[in-house]
Amino acid sequence: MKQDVEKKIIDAARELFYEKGFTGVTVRDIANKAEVNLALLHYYFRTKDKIFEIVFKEAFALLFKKLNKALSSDVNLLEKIKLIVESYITAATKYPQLASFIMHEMSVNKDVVWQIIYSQEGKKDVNDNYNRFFQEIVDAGQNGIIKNIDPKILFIDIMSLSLFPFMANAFLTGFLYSEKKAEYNEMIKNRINRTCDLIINDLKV
Amino acid sequence: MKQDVEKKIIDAARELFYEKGFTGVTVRDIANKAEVNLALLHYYFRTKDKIFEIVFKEAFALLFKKLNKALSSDVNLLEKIKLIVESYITAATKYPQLASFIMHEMSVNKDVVWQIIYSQEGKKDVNDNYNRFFQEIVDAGQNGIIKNIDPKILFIDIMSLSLFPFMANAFLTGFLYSEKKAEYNEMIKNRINRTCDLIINDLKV
DNA sequence: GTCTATATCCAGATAGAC
DNA sequence: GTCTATCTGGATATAGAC
Repeated sequence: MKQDVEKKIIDAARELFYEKGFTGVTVRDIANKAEVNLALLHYYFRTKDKIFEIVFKEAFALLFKKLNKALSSDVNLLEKIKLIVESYITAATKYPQLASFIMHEMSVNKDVVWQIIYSQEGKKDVNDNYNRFFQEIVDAGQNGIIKNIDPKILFIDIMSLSLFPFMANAFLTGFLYSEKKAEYNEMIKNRINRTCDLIINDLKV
Repeated sequence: MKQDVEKKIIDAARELFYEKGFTGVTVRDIANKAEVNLALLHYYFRTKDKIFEIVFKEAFALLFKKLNKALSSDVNLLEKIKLIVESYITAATKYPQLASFIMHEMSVNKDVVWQIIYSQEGKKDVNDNYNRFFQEIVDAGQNGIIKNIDPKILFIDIMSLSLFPFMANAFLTGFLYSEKKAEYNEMIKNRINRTCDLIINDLKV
């Protein structure tokens, strides 16, 4: 089936791009991994850039779609923070190289990547959700529900604690957890709780 | 001077490799940026791999040499934690793409990079320093000086909060701080204090 | 040491038979 | 749609004159 071949190609491309980045992968690599003829790959997607665009768009959505839902959900502030942490870490657990891929391509491939991001709709909604969440934090601070804190700092702390352990996978499994992959996995499994504890403990007045 | 040309080449290579990664850079790029003839570059360093090896070794030392000094310094535990945070963040402030570069190459270029790392001496010393620090944390926990905590988790939290804001530079300046570069720099300037607060506050019994 | 010229290989992409 | 064969450009690397 046509759908079948297209899927095989994108699946292979996703895996390779996540692992090695755009410049680290050749279309021949993709064709081989997908077990598809090289010319056929070009027949379906025309250029390497097109394939990358599809993979990157999808990756971006994977990491931020659930986040957006968490941001706009109708629960109290601390619950919302938990949802945000959860959205990052479940996405990263499912696709361990997702965060590195996005961050790396965003800084290496700036022009291409921003064009892709801008071509996405719903950007305004996302911003609205961010701003509402940030306002909630400021309000909660002024009402003495949590301590006063710059919402952007809080957001960076959350992202840092959630995503870094995945982005540093090679480093951590090479040093801290060398020969101890199971212990690394255990750490990852507990990462949602650990992150929430740290963040929420810090917010106490 | 000979030294001069070598330095020009390595300086150019460092800048380009940090920015685009090994596969994103050509030797022509390096030669152009260094304003050196392409053949001359090969005369001095023979291969692209050799140049990369020099740059990566240096990068690794930049990020972890000061850390090692912090780990082995003779101050109390909380002071030591501050030194560690400081060592990461000052290194990253000086070379904003250092952490991304190392993490990315470690996961993309595993074989090459690990060979480079293993070829470094002093690996045993580093491990000893880690282990001593970890033991200190366990002891302090049992003595009720800080709360009981898995030292590896603590270490990951420290690295996460210290290095992620740099690794996500493109993302953060694109979204949270778009059109607000000064505010991003301000956040970075306060990052040592913020990280220490979060970490040390969490360690209270 | 420094250059020009070039060998060799591999990348992305397409032509054209089936 | 799928394949083989091939074009074209760009990459790493070297030969050899100066």
